[in-house]
Amino acid sequence: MGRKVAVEDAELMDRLGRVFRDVGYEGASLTLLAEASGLKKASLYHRFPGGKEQMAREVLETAGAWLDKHILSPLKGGGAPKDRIDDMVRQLDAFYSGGKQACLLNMLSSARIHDGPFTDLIRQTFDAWIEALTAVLTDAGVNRTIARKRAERGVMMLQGSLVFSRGVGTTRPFRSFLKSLPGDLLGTA
Amino acid sequence: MGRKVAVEDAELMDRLGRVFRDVGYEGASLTLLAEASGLKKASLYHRFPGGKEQMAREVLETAGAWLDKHILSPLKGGGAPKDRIDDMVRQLDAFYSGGKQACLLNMLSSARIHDGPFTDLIRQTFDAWIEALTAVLTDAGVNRTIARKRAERGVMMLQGSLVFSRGVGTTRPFRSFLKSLPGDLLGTA
DNA sequence: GTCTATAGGAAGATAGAC
DNA sequence: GTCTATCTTCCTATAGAC
Repeated sequence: MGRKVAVEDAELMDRLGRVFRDVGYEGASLTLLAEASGLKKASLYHRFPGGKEQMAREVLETAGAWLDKHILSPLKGGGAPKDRIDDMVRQLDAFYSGGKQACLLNMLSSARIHDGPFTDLIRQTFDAWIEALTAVLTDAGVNRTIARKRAERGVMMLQGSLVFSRGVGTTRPFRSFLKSLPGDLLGTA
Repeated sequence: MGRKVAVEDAELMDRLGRVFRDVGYEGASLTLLAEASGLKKASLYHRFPGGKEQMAREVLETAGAWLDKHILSPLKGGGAPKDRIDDMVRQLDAFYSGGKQACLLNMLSSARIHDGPFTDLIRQTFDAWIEALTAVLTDAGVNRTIARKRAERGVMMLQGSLVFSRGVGTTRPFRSFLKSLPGDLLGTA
């Protein structure tokens, strides 16, 4: 087992992820990442030989895995569609810290990497999210075409509410969005 | 009158703005800004003694003025509410190049400036936008509380559709959003 | 007003001791 | 695995000629 580890992998990813979410890829300096992680630069390079780019990629992959486990899988799993959606809303609230944390998919999609290695990962994550939401809505009896439209709108509203919340300096828009999301998706608004 | 000017102010702001929209504040290096503007670094400093921060601020102010002139004023002006909204949609399509250009309000809101000088400007721009949209909807006979909710949703969807479009690498979400915006706002969807 | 040249510092990344 | 010290490159910004 790995001994002499100052920070566990999960905790490390979480701390690095916070930096990337706060200031984006270009804004996340090694100094900032080192401070946030509690490790020195050289130690970060020991864990991520590929440097900042690898850190961002692994953070993105970790977030994708989290999304899959805590959001997408529960959406596909059993139970009433309404309950599954309510569960997603609770998880989203926690994941984005009630609207205080921006979304990695937004903050990393402008990374000026030579033909971005993140591009594919970001697109796949969006696609998977849309697909899972579409599935739960068809389970609820919604026509597939309509379901997909509502799923896309939901994901866009999530992104927009986070951008808007950050822009106006309050989490109200995000919280308000989360509240209306189940109704918007199921068409019971 | 100003002679010997290599690039006119309006054109200069446009070119600098494109860089900030593409790669954000931290990603916009002076080298990149110089290449895009057609001026050398030193020339940029002659026009913007405050450096990159001043460039971003003036670009943001210029965009705010454009928004006010081409979007907000027409919204307030005469004519049927539906026509005013349709007009806004056309202007938005042009301003964001059909979804290919990101929004400054999103790309600059994470600028790691000492307690951001952009923060206030961004919030004010969002507020003015919401207010103008709310006004045109009340003109259309919509209850003010409902109008404000729809205005906020519209602005959030705009931001979200741009983020999503960039993420999935196609402008379809943005164009689709623009198409449905008038109906969503007026409640005739 | 624009340029070439360069200063000064912060950035990403590495070497080698412990 | 983590650290201090260092290297190189890029960045922001300035000096001074034209």
